[in-house]
Amino acid sequence: MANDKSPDKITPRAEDYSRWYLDVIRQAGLAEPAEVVKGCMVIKPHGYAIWEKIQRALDDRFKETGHQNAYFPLLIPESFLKKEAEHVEGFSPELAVVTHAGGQKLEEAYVIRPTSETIIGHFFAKWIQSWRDLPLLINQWANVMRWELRTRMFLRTGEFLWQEGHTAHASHEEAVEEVKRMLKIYAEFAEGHMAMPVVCGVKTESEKFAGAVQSFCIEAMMQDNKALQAGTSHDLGQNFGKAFDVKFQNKEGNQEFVWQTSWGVSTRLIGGLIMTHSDDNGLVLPPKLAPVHVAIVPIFGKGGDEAKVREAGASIEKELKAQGLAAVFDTREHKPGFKYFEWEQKGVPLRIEIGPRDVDANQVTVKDRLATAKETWPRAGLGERVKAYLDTFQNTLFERARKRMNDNTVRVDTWDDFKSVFAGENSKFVMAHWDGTRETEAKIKEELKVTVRCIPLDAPEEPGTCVLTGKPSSRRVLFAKSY
RNA sequence: CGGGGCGUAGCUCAGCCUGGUAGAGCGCUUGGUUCGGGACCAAGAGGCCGUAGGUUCGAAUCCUAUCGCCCCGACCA
Repeated sequence: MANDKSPDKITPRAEDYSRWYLDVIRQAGLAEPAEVVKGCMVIKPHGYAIWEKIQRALDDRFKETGHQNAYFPLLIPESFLKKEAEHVEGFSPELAVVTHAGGQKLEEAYVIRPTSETIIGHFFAKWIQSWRDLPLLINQWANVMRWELRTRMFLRTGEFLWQEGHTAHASHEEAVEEVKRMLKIYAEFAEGHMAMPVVCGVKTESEKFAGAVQSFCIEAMMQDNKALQAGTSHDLGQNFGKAFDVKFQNKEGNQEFVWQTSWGVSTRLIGGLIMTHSDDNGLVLPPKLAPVHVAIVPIFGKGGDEAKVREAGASIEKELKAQGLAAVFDTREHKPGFKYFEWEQKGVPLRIEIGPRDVDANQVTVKDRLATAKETWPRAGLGERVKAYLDTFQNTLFERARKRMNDNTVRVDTWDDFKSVFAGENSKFVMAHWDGTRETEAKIKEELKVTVRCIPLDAPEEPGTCVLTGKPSSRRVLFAKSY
């Protein structure tokens, strides 16, 4: 029995948003703190199953667009990081360094990769000689480590899983095209699979990747109206080409540095997924990423009823699986109510109850993860109906999230309005004018903890004046508090 | 790295002030009765009280050191 004191309750969002977030993760069995390893987490089977679905969907898109997977070492010579000035400056505070191995101090320390631009640059230099070797389109699925002072499960942990694409091109135009292509893939994945609407944009100088010429990103709005950077795609220009001497002979016979890109999404996406859809009852998952689509819960009833309920449940499971759906017939020794709570907390999109009364009436009782009331559906044609319903549900989640984002995106023109939107812990997506200087950005960040999340790609030209300084601006940018 | 908090059963915690040899709820095991929104009864298992010293006849409790974790700030996918 669960009373108010038991630790398996989910704190309501309105009461304490970060407690809620952690409670959802715990109750859904997604992950838990690694405890004995600072700032790290254990991704549990249900959480990892979601990651595998994310991997599968993205990997397919990467392959379709001509990329190949490869794997580079976890350990990177310390000197490599130092070859690109901005890169080392950006990453050195969060590096974990291996100084000893085999019982001896190493001649040169290794850093545990925080990202792989440098070591991949080293190998690209060996692999690329001619324009015929380009473009070189590589992706790596890997773990990386960034020693963060303050961690939150999935959103920021010492070690995390991701994919990092690394490509080399013969021209800047071609590289920029790649950067935008991959950003688009991220956006389509976020919206189409995660049902998480995003704003595509360009990072400002101070927010861009250390070592990039320009960083593109997708930004999503969480339920507390804070922004989450959900994916990035970088135009590296020739910065790493020059640092690692990655040259090719062009068609004119001249040596030229390659133009590189890198792009990545991480297990942070799971954090975004949680904070986009979940509610006070636990996780809510879009069908396209749900490891289990349908939980079938039997109600066994009086003695003689059990056999027919078992049979009916098994046949439903079989029919749903024939539709390509992940269905679980939950015959564990628990009360039905217990199972309802559990599957709800795990975010299963649809639940089907089957009891003696349903069997007798040739029907099932159905409840989707967001519904407040149950419905009765005929048993006949159930497989098709469920499959179609899940598509609708996927769409419902997306529309719901998009409405929330739109409703909380506002245009602001005065500094007073700007301050009131961000008063206290409040945030929104604020479209406002900015004079484009690092100083103004820093002042706003200092005063309100608000940053320019990005300059949206679809922001129209619109003359105006900076919300803080009153200096001229040519377009609005996206401001928000962020994770 | 600054400020705060906490280490006692699988989990959440009480006990510590005022030393006397280990507790609760949940969870777990077994048996039975149950099953349309977190079942009930009964019987059990489970802890050298973070670690190392010290004080004492005696330490979860007092002292010292140490390690770890969480929260709040400065940095970040």
